[in-house]
Amino acid sequence: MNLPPLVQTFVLHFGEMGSRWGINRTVGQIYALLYLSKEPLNAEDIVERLGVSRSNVSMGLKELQAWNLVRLQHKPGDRRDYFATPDDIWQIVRTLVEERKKREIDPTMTLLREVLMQEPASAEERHAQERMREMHDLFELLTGWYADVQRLDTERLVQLLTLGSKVQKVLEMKDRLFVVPGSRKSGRDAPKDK
Amino acid sequence: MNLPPLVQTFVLHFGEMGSRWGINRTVGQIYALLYLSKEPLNAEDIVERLGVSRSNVSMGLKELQAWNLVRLQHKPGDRRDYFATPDDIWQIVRTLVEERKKREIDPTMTLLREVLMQEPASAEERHAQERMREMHDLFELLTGWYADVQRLDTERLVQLLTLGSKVQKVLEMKDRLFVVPGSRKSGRDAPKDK
DNA sequence: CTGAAATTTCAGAATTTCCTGAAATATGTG
DNA sequence: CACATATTTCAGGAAATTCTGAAATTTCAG
Repeated sequence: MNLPPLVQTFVLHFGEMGSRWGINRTVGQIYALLYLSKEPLNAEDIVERLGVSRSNVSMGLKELQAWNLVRLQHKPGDRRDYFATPDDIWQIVRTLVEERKKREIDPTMTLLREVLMQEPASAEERHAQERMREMHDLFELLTGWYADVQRLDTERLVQLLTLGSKVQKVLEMKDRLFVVPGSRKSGRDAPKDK
Repeated sequence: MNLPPLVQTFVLHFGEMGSRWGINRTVGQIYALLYLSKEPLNAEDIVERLGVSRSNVSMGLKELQAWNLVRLQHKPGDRRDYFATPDDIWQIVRTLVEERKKREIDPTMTLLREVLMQEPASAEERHAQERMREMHDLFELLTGWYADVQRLDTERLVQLLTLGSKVQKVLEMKDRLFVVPGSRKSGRDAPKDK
């Protein structure tokens, strides 16, 4: 591995972190390297710096492209592919969350819906279904929140995050000012029944 | 594997999902099984239902305990350990997030702080440090938000999530009502300089 | 204290995942 | 089209992880 010490520390760490996230070490390292790099890198650059095989880099880059996590660029008079991460780190986060949702949450929701349609054949199954219903509803709440928040531009998102639970205070104030007894609570529209 | 079909579907799915999360298949299956089970189960119950070895179950349960994801119970006149998940699914989510933060985010923040203390030896390292600073600040924002939100009781948390980005509307309203030109924006206190 | 039941440990087998080098394929230039 | 360069594919070896059975340890009732 042929990197400035400071960069190497970070790259090694993200290689290890990758493992915990079900992403392999090399892919984590490639991404860390691209993230820190000022200039886009071509595959051969990555080979030299990480000291892994050309084919390994090729597979890693393919995986990162499948995740929409890298931009591909070209330099005039050079037909090699150059890779870079988005300049905006928030864009990276958005993509990561989006892709993980697509691969993990969505299929799980599909499965939960299917299983919840079935007729329980025993008390045991009935209880299991109740538990799955709880999980389904929780995921629905979280993905609904996510869909909402995801649409905000970054500036407003940061505002919201900075505020944290202080939002609560604002809501209480609003309630005290505007809610008349017996009125409905405000909130996102309830999801339509299927 | 000896389970009602409905339960088996779910257990198998979470076994696979486990792999994607750096958790091994058996651990995922054990947790799914406990989550759906009305009664706490002992190790032998789990062996019978999942059809894996006793020692594998023992290791899996140990791992789940290390994650604080299972409660251990005893029945009178029976010295075997019985395991269950929390009844409240929100408690499960809170624990999961807390533990992942502890294992993944916290060490990463430590590393970032260390690396950011060092003197860059080149333009390349200087740029790398800037990128690490961006990541550091982003994680700080997210963990700050998380620390805030985590303290809310579940009812208020659900309120907040249900509201989604509509919060934004409330904030705008608040600003229109109360902010006088030149006043500071409200928000969480800025982190102290170290 | 003894012995039976429950649990844990752990070495090595089984499985899965990762990585490489060689070959195949693709791309674009002259 | 031919050639050089770039990239991808893929079989099989390397490495890591998961899982098991046997042995060791712990626990507790009598």
